[in-house]
Amino acid sequence: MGRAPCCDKANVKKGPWSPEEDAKLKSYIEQHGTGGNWIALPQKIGLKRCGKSCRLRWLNYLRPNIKHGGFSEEEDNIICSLYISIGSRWSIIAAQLPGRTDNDIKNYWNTRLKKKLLGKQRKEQQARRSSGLKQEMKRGNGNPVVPADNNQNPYWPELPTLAPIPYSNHEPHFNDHASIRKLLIKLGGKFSDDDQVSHNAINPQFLVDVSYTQQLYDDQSINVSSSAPMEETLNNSDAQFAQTQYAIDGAAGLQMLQGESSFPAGLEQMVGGNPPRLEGLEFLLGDDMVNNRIRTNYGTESMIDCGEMGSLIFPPDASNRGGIIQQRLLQECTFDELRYPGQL
DNA sequence: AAGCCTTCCAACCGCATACCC
DNA sequence: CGGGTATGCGGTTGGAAGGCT
Repeated sequence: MGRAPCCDKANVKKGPWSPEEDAKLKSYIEQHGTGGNWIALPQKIGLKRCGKSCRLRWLNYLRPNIKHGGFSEEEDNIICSLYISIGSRWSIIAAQLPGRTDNDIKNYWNTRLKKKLLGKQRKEQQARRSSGLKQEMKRGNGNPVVPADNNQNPYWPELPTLAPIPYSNHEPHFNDHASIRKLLIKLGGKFSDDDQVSHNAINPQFLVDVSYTQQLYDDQSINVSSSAPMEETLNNSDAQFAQTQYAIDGAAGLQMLQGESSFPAGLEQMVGGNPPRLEGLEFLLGDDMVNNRIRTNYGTESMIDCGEMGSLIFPPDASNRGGIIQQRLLQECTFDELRYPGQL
């Protein structure tokens, strides 16, 4: 037995919305709200549309303060960063970009941003082939994927300087990479910046507890931050969820740190068994990473070298490095706050 | 000028989850 | 607690618009 249809398909109009339909829907919702029932709404206002269609039209087009097109460089960076971290969770990504809809961001990623980065990758690959690769091979380094100068920051890609955006105080700020990192932390990662004492060599390590991350995905109401200090929170989360811990190292490379068990489902999903996590990222990660450079602790490789990806997402720029970690520690918010900014 | 191709985006579809009774 | 229904989300599609030959 199949699922009951959400509406009478025969009496429902499909396709583009007319200005009259838009006006009807908009004026009704502005006056009465949705009434908490999208299914009944089109009947109330005499629209021959599916409730789902009305909802989508309102959310993606008619809702006030919607921005269309004109994505800034900074929004690009945010989208890329979050995509690398959490994948195609467009609604969460959209929640960090005021005025943007998930549909808009999804379209933008699929049609432009992906290609933009692909072009960038090709340029870098060409440049590397012509210079860096030769040098690496001469030195007898069997792994020329990471550029030699990348040891400046082996655990996290260099961060670009981001121009400040005039967001209001009521909106979450993701106008710098400290904030982005914070979001990544909230989504299940953590930084261990042992050499923070050196102002010239902030060297954060992004550790992802895969099982914890998965838990977040499974239970999005989880409050990661609470009122406890971040380290304590993270330690608690370690105790609670961690069976195995991985480090996103270099430019988001993935490295198993500890763990005795077999290849966990979480990592499998992240690195290979879960196509949505890496599918479509070949252009960022390189086929090497996606296909070849994965080993488990029982003989196969678990380190994924993502140096290339990092240099794509975060082009080298050493100017905004100080204070990043401190900023991160000062900022706290919950997963739900990230997802529903200003609504909690 | 016409036909073909590519790009872009609005809208649809189906699944998963939340919610209600 | 379980079943039915509504909602939200992400993947996919279809067609309009613009570019190219």
